[in-house]
Amino acid sequence: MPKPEVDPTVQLELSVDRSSPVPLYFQLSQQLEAAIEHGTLTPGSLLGNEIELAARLGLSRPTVRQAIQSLVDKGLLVRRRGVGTQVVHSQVKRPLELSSLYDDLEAAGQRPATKVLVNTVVPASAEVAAALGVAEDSDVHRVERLRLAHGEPMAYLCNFLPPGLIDLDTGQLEATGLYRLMRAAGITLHSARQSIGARAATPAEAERLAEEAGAPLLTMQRVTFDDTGRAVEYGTHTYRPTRYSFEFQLLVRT
Amino acid sequence: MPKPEVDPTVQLELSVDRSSPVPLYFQLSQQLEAAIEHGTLTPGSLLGNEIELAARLGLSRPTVRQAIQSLVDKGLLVRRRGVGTQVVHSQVKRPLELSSLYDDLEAAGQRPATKVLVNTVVPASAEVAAALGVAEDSDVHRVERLRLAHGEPMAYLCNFLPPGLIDLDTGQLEATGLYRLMRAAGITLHSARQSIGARAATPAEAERLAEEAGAPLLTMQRVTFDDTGRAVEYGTHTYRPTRYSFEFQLLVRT
DNA sequence: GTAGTCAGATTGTCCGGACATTCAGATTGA
DNA sequence: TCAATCTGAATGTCCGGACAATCTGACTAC
Repeated sequence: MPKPEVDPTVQLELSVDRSSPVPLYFQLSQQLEAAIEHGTLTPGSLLGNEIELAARLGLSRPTVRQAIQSLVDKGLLVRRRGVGTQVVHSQVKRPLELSSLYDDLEAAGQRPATKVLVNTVVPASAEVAAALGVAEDSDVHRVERLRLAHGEPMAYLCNFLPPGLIDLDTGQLEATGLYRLMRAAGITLHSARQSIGARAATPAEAERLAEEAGAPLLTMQRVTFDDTGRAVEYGTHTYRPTRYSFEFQLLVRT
Repeated sequence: MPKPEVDPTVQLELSVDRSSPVPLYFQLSQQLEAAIEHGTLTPGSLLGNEIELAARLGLSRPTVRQAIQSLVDKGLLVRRRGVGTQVVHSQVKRPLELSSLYDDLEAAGQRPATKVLVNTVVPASAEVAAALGVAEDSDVHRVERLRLAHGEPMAYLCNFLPPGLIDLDTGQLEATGLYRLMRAAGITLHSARQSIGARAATPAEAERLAEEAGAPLLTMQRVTFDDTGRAVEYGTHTYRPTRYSFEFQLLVRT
């Protein structure tokens, strides 16, 4: 039987700045998250009860609860009635994000490069129109890109965007990722519907990715929605599985 | 320029039962979710302001806010300061879950079948020990299963579990999924770290899945954690990509 | 010694109110 | 006509309190 792993309550130096425009609960949650990230709050350690914590910080209990709740939602803390709130002891890094291949590669120190193959406006096919929620044959942007790392092709990305949202400059597309451009254009990315599969490379695909025909490819299709629920991007991507795989953290929703 | 899409406020029949042990905010959120699912609340429609809604239901505003917030977290609603709360207009079905292959197949009406190939206890390899956070060479359960749909093999699943958590009955494993067994054993699944990739099938893998050697396979590795952050399962799965792909919904965390 | 019971601690739920912040549209001014 | 300003409406933040539900550990009774 495993030991109950009782850890003493940790005393932290926490403080909030009431003159700051940053919400108090957010200030607190950031400090707590930093303490967890930094290791000051060790996995399994108790956080101390909410009421005492609120009193120590000069905050109300709802405010403290809001801060804690946001970290629970992120999967960093666990609350147990009658027991307390403790830090989860696992290698939870980041809960999960709308991953951007560009950012992923950059974070891995791979110095990604992008080659824009196509950047034009085309009439929407039935598939694209359905994904983006626009009329068939209406104009949409079409962008085809080849993403490279260390000079080697890694992925072939084909994206469609509804018109009027953003002007796609080829130079900017080669310098950064599509998601960054969209965010910079004031589009708030909210959710995405993804499908990940695999198949054998066609001769044309193999040629583009410097693979051989019939080689396994990792495929991903994605429709991205902004905060109003409007589809803002549809993409069909193929990846070289020897160079890239999808890694992410899932949280169970109850 | 797209039309602002003004939709009239929808009047719903909502009610709460104060004698029920179900929390009031949960009753409300369920009714709202049902209305969205059912189409009574159409995408883009406004929900009516929180204060008036609270008054109509005889609830306080924080309670109503808690109900709405839970649906916002699920990605079903969007709040806009100064405007109101509206239903997202997109084909958002399920935010995202810790998908279980068994449940996925059953939901698709595929009548899944499982064949347990191996159900034994083995010493943990370095890889398994690292994933589960146990000592190398310590005992772990090893389960190998073949999952079939319509008599055709779909996936080969190899899982490792730490000892003492659950007793793995081969009959039960063939009748349902591993996750259901774990939940039934009182284990609260909390999060998982996944990696999805692809590769060519080895001759042995091809044989198991009735594919040809060199055929593309979809691979998934997963470590699952319970609500205390302890690893409760590590699995290495291979799927036939012609029969299965991963579909899920991502939410952007801010 | 063992099982059941009880009390304390802690989070869960809910209330009612107050003020700040932001958005959209109407008004006003140049 | 167009831009800047104002106003109303709605959500965002925060407070202080009250009671309920649940878990842990200690106590008690057998």
